[in-house]
Amino acid sequence: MPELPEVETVRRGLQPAMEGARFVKVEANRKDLRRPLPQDFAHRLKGRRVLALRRRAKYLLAELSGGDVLVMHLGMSGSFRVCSDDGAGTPGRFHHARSRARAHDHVVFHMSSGVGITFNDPRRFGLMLLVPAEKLAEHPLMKAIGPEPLDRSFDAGMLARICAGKATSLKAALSDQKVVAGLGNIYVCEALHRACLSPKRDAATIATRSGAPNARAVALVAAIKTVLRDAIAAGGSSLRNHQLTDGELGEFQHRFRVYDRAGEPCVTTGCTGVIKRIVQNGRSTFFCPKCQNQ
DNA sequence: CCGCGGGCCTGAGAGC
DNA sequence: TGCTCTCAGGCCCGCG
Repeated sequence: MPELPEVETVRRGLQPAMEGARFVKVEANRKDLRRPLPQDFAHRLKGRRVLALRRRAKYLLAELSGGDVLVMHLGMSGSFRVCSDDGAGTPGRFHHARSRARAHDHVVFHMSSGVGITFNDPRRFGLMLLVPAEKLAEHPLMKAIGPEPLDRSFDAGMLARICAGKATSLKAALSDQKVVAGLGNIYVCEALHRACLSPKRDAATIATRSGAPNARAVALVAAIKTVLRDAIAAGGSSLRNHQLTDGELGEFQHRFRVYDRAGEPCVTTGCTGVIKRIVQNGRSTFFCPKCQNQ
């Protein structure tokens, strides 16, 4: 369950269970995720305290006592589930109190807060790694990531500057984590629709020749921020009944305006268009050819 | 720098 | 019922 709003929703679900708690026991059932789990993964986590649980782009970052950061990514199909263990965090009692294991439960954290946190990932595109805190910013996975779209500093000027001179479509540019962090196929489509911009438009055309933002850049940044905020407020999107950390479902999928709505009427007021699906860069793009004409 | 194709994996849904 | 096919919210690599 992958894009920024879903990862942020997961972060908020895990935060009360993880922050301030120690890893009492860690089960690494399956180590071959997108990359192999670090050597001695369970052993290296045991006894460490989670000082803070943050998010950067689609990565969850658990800052640990002892100076390392546990980096976690959900890939396409990863999810976390929080269950009460035995209420006391007593190692010997986990066996009796644990919730029933499911297929693809690859990693389980037993926390001193008395909860079990299970990472489930059928496709194994997710990853977990340990990075020294002082090396996190320069880590290859983090280094090139673009600005956080919900930061105040992310504005039309910044996006225009980044897109100026790019010889690619708006759809491809916004999907690129180096341009802006955390957007994926759904929210790129949704943001472009809200901004009335065609996904096929050249990315560079949201900037003037000098790299200054134009009205399209202003509309696009506003649409990105709005759709992400609304989605987070709704608990993210739950496709294929993907569950949140508490087993509940996010609600934002009911408010998609274009994603997976090919053939349906455009919901823009006064627009009589029909949502179309095309393929860009090997991925589905959903848009309204009629009102996304800017 | 860019697009493209392929790959990594499993599961759900459609169509026959 | 089962088979085959396509598609899926991410990301990475190599090629031209």
